[in-house]
Amino acid sequence: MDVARLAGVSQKTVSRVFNDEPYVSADVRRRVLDAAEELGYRRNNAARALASGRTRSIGVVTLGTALYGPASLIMGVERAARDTGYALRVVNTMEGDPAGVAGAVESLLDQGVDGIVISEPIDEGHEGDLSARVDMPVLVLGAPPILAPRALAAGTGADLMARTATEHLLELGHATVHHLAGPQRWYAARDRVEGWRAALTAHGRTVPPVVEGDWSAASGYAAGRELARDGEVTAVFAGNDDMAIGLIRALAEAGRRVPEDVSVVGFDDIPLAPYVTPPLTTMRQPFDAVAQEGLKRLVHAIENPQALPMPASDPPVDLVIRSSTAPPSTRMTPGRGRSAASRSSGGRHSPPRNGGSSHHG
Amino acid sequence: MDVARLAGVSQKTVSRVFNDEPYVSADVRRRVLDAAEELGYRRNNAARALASGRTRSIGVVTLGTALYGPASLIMGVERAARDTGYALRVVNTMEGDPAGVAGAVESLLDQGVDGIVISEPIDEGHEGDLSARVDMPVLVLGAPPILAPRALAAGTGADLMARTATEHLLELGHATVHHLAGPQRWYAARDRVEGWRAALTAHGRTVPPVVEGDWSAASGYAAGRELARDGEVTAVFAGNDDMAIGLIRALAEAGRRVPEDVSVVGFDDIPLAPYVTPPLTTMRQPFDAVAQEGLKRLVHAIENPQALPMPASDPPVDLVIRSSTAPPSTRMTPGRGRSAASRSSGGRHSPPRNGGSSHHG
DNA sequence: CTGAAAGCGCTAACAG
DNA sequence: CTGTTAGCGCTTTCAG
Repeated sequence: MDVARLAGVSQKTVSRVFNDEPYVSADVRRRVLDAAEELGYRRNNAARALASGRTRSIGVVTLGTALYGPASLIMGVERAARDTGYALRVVNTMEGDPAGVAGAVESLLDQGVDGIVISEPIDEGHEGDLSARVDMPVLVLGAPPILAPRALAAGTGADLMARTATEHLLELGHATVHHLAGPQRWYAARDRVEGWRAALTAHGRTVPPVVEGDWSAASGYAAGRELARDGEVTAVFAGNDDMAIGLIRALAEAGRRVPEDVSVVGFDDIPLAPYVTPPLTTMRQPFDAVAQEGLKRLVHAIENPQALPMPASDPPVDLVIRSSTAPPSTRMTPGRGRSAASRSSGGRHSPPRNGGSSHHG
Repeated sequence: MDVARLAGVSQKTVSRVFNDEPYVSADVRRRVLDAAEELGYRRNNAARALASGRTRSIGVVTLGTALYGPASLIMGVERAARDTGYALRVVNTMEGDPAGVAGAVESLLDQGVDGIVISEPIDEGHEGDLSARVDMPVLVLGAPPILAPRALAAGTGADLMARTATEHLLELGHATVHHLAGPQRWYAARDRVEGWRAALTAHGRTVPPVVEGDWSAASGYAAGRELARDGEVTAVFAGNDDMAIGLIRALAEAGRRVPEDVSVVGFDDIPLAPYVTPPLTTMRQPFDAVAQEGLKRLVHAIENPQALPMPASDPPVDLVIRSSTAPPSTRMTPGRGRSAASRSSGGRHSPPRNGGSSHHG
């Protein structure tokens, strides 16, 4: 190692300096740093990984989609990774990909990583294939910690959010609430169905059949055409905001006004939600917080193989009330059938605020 | 190497088998593969990288945002990477990050990569800092190929698209077109301003002052409140769809109907564009094609250091006409002042189609 | 077609 | 506080 020679020390000392190990005199440290600077030295990660058996990197499996939810989660993971000192290796699997999540994980294992993040996996029916082969910590975002002995989960709790959304509609006075769900292969979609069903059951309401979309506004639009035909439908909880927006458009075209005739609650709180017509009432998802906490726990598990995993904290439940929900029947009747959360004080058609009032539960 | 022992061959032969090198008898190849299978052997990438000096990975610098455009581009890159055999190492830089793109690149250099992709960089004023230090191929997406001797660019051409959008409005009969631009630190935003200005100048129209937003619907909304006050404004070209949607909302609240009083063209063609009110006329961006072609050229540059870089092809210019644009003045007058592109045949308020008619130029 | 030998640049374990 | 000695698991080079 040339830096060592230039600084007149041993290779090991250089190593110590670069790893911030103790027991290096200030003087030697300076000399080493200067020499490195002069030579434009940069330490070789491959060699480090080879010698130490650790790559200091985390593999990320993403679904190849620009959907707001998954994309936000990934961005959150990338942001959070910067603070952990781990590099990210990203591989991507798509719906319908024959290799699926298992193939993606396999390729991360080939690349060499110290831990794995799987974001919003879908149920492919053969997750078990991997369980035995993955002995490193695995963080599953937005799904149960299937797979692998050292699995962690974060970003669950969609069921509770779905329940809150449904109850908001119930408290407004709707007899029951229909659900426009995401594709049932997604765990995230299933959780929402469960929460919705739980709310209805708990309040003794009839549980209408689930309508299934594919997260897209187009599928929401198609579902909206169906639902518009049924005069009984006065409240719909949609599995995400995009579907809610397509749904609202279809309802409007069918002559059913939102929220006067039908109330709609979305899920995610996309940045556009306050600006569509009408501004959308929706459940805000704490993507950043979920990613950050999840990564913290993953890194802990990587660095403390023996220790117990850190406990997950419950994510906040945040209902943002805007203008797509109202009591049933034509007229808006202030003060009746309202939830504990206060509505935004401006009129229904006042300029959208970024937030809308929210209800932390 | 245990596989070698089990198969009764030398280490080198195993290496040959796994690298698909010629000169291995079918028999030996079989034995090696079987032995590897039995031992669950998986080749160590760190060792490979160390010995060969190549990491077979590409570094990606992203802006930490879930904005549709940048997110789609990244997804496109990830998808394209799967076919190249290169792994992806992603680091993320945020607006306002003091280290900026330079810091992100630096960290990729530390990690060791064979090439770099920088997606939609913003002008930070000190890009030059890196030029000298980066001797590997760099692909810049959505910006000029600044930085580094071996830089490539892809996904440019926004100026031409902006020009087409502006001309669509001019051909509809509008006297001039206002522009709601993205933040001018983004090269992508600047290109659109240029194209817009070029179109106006070429047609001898007055060039109104640029209104600058930050890509968000909120900023579009704010700009819309301003523009609504000016009765001269009959056509606006927005730098992206989110701003266009915020803008339309503000106009509507100010009593200016879209498209009857004001026409609006967006940029990106987000999946929601057909479902907002009114369905948005917009320029579709070919994110996937750009990412794929860019990556192909980058890999070519990595693997053929001496060869000339592959030439970039021009991306298609694709105007999707929906219902947010119309001739000026109240009534819609079919057949007058129209562009060569045919309008979608259904009425203005017919169910949104996924596409809308488009105009390839 | 196959093998032996020599590192790649670092860290780990142990001496000083 | 600092140095020595061995590898980590591959690819490369040169001989068979």
